[in-house]
Amino acid sequence: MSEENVPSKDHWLSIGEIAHRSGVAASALRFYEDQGLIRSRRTAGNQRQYQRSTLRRIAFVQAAQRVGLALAEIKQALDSLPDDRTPTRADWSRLSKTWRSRLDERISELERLRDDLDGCIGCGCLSLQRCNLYNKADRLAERGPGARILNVGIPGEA
Amino acid sequence: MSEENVPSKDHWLSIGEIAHRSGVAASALRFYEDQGLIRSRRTAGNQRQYQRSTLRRIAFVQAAQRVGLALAEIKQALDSLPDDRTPTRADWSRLSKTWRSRLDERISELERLRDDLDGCIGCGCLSLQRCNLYNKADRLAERGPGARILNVGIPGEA
DNA sequence: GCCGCAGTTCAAGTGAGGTTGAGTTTTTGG
DNA sequence: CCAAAAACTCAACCTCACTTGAACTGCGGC
Repeated sequence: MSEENVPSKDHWLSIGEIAHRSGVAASALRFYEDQGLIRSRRTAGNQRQYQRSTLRRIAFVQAAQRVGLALAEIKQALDSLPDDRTPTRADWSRLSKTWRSRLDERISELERLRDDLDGCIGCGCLSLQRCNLYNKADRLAERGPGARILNVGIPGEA
Repeated sequence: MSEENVPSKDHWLSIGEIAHRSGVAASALRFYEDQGLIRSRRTAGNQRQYQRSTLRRIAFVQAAQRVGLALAEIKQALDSLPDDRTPTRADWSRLSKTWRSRLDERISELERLRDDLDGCIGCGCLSLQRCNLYNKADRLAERGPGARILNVGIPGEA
């Protein structure tokens, strides 16, 4: 398959190919480029061409989204990584530690909530005075304007 | 404080009082009413008046949001509860079981992710071929139109 | 009797993370 | 060589959970 001696570095991928292989819609890829998450070069006819490594970048974005990072944060992380080669172990270690603590935080928050819920199943109270579930909701007020992005999972359905 | 023999059932609260006590902005309370999550009666001069139990309802909404339910789902849950009295133990048991499994689902998803991440910290690979983190992201594609609400937690900052 | 804050409605804006559609151009396969 | 498929741009739209602003009205106090 390789006529030339250049291994496969000069093999650029179209947006359709990237979309297909990554499972991310072409519109989303353009959006990501807009947001500075990925890059492309253009053909003479203005069509996007991606390096293979872009697939890795996109996978990275998806993984980070699952961890709970916003695109802006993901961009920051990506900006600190080289885009032409595999990140160093140090890069990765730094990032994964941040992710790890994020996950830990979120997990333990949900576990606390679950335990409170279990307590409530027992008592069946729904009492404002006694119920942990209710009282824990206190510190949720006071945030700035704009949308609150919240922890609605992406389980099976819309 | 009770001149009459009716205990305190006829003590209605203004939107300001409810806002202050629940920590939910008045605008949000109107929004919730619009969405059918809470109810109010009006004074002769068209001002909202809330029953005490509305505080309980609002706390319920907040707890449900923490579990990860959308307002529409919370409305459904509330619609299945009596609004004038404390819910029965059976009501509560039913709801809390749904919540519980939601939480369990989400928690185990995050735990899986964390474990994959741990594996990756060890290997430092970021390789598309071998990395679980990446490969697990596969089935995230294919959803309908509209916004994907995602699992960005509400930690310390916006 | 009037000041002023708290309340009212309704429309529009916000922000994240995209999708959809119209109209045009480029690339590809027969 | 030409039609069809795929890409392009740009603006508009979508959801969710609210907030903000404009333009009024209600209610308690002095």
